[in-house]
Amino acid sequence: MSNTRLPLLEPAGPAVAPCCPPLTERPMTAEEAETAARMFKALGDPVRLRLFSAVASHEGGEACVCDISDVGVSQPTVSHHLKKLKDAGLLTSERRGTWVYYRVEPSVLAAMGKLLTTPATA
Amino acid sequence: MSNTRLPLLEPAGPAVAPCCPPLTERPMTAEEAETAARMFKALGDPVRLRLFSAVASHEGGEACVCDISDVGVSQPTVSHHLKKLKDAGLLTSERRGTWVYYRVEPSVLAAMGKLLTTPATA
DNA sequence: CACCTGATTCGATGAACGTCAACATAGACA
DNA sequence: TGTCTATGTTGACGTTCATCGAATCAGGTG
Repeated sequence: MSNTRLPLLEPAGPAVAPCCPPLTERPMTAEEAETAARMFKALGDPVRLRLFSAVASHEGGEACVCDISDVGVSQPTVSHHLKKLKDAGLLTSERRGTWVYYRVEPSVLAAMGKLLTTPATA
Repeated sequence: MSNTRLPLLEPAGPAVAPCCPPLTERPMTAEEAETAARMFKALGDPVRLRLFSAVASHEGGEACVCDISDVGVSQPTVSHHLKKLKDAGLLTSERRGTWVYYRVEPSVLAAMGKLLTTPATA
């Protein structure tokens, strides 16, 4: 798989970190919205959200697929969703021996959290 | 499993506020993921994100459709997306004379922001 | 009243998505 | 070597989604 990835996403690197100002600050431009929507869409599926949460909450901030694949769908589907999360820049993966470990890209959570910041947060 | 979710949540109503603990706290349950994914999915479209941002950043926290419909799609499409945001509980609408004003549900932003909170994030 | 403008709903179409079964690949171990 | 386990990939199928044009509804104005 020499991997010809679509030019929509940067293959390596965070690339999602410094996305946009808070939603409430000013109307997003089309470009900003495109970037941010990609992240939100990645979390817009229940299975992906559970996988992401499972990785994020796992000890050490990383988890192998075997630890988180109990979400009620087949393993190919799990792999498919993990790939989507990875393509969206939310997760990174590393193979260590038999298992593949996934890890949360920390800057992403911060960026998305900032996006939802309100000037007068209740 | 003291699921502290409001009983009003079921019938396509609003009330998405107190959704779930932070993603990093523990793996989400299927139910929690279903609820949270609905919100993320609502923001997972560039047009919807721009509309939402336009309302959220508008003076007074509200805007009529005429003020925010300049997002490059037809008016029926704008209305369609606004309806989706409303169904997801992110916006509320009120008709005043000729125009319909949309307003951001403030608790939602707080809930989603909390969802993305990290223990390490300052 | 008739007429106009703005907003929503309806119907249809093409694209994207989620899912699985089957196959392929990578590493561990006997 | 061969075989088993753990992931990733491919192809296909049914569903959902985003979008538009046309029709419909609601308010204001003459």
